[in-house]
Amino acid sequence: MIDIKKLRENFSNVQASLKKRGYDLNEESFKSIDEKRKTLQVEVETLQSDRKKYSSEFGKLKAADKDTSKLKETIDLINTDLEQKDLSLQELMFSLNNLLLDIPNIPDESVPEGISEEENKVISQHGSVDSTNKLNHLEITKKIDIDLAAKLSGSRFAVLKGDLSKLQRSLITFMLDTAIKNGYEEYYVPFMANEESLIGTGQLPKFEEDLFKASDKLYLIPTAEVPLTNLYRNEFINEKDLPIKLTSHTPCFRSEAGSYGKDTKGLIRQHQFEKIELVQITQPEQSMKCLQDLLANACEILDKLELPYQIIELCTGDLGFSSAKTFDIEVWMPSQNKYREISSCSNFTDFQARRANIKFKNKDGNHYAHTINGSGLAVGRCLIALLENNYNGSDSIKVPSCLIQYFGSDTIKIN
RNA sequence: GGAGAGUUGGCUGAGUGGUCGAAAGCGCCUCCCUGCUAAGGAGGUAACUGGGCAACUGGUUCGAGGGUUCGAAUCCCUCACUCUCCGCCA
Repeated sequence: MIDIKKLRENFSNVQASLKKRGYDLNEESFKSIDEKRKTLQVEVETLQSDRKKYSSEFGKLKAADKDTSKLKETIDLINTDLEQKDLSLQELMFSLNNLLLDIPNIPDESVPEGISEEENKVISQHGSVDSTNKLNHLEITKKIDIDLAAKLSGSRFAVLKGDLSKLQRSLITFMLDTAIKNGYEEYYVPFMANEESLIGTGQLPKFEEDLFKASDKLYLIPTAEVPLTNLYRNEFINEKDLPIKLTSHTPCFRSEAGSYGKDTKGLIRQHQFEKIELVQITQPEQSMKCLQDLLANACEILDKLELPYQIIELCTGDLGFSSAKTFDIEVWMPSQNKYREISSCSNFTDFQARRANIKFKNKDGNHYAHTINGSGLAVGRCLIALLENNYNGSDSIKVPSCLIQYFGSDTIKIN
């Protein structure tokens, strides 16, 4: 949620910033609602103040056993007026709040301008790509079984067998251990979250169709960002405890509404996938530095896995709803002859903190914290990348040295 | 599923329908004291938000939402959550 004060004081600046990411903020609708709010709020609060005053006088009269009928008439009049005005005010506040919840975060000044992903900027490339292997992961191994998964659940699910399942488990443990080594505290969290949590991190109310709803009150988490960030919802953090660094491995559930026909083959886009998430909570002045830190933590995984990748910076038009600045990490997929997203690292500034009410305390008072998160990494896509990049062309996959201690062998027989 | 207890500030925890935004303690901040530390003394310290250039001055909030009342942390109703005991269960 963006700061309403910024809108009041600096409307055109905010409007211009949001324009860069393709969001049209209507000046008329905001200003007229807020003007009405101001008038009405002053009236309501004056009435409340009067009522308070008269009620306490009423008490005094009563105590002195004097006549209260005249005073009661006055108060009754106030109450009638108040009831009606208060109702209108509440309606106004509600629509104002909905308006705010709908507005995306303001992009950071440093974010390159652009209207679509075409204009994202490649920051750096690492490792050397090799496209001699043209087979995709499903063609390489039968140990990823889409048909079996379809029998169990439908499309966009997968069953992993034997060594592949074990390889995934190895990747998960390796990633978690790396995160812990880098100072993140590991959490095991619920895989379902309530509405408040999802509003806190920005998935609701706008993106409900992307989520699986498990019951009246619970949704399956689309990322561990939701439970991890919401650990601190409505909390005051002591400044000396910052930055807070959290990690968790969870399955992630996404409805993939609106992506029909996209990435229909194989593991790349699933309703359920494993992910290790990295979250940092920090002071505003530190958040850009922390984003770099978190990005480096995510890249370290790919470096150690010896997979070729590139870092790109998203342009304004491609930023996610809650993000002020985002770097995507893309790993090389030989069968597609291109890089594919495997992590998205974002600084949400105070956008989530404002929604989730995450604050820190220092000498100067209370302040909204900044939140940063990113995958470290998406396990399913990482698995594909390993298969496709490390395939020997006949019957096995090379296991990178960092995984051997977890996997127990330096090669995987693929069939 | 059955029975009971609870939800109050950063934390613990009192609370009489009006003098309660709320005792007390802890924590935190400032100052004093002693070489440092510990201990001790004095004072301060809820959040959110409106109006105002400002000094300042209003309002809301005691789990949530309703109700009773001139007036609700306090009385009534509904809901959520937490805990304890019983039953069932990985």
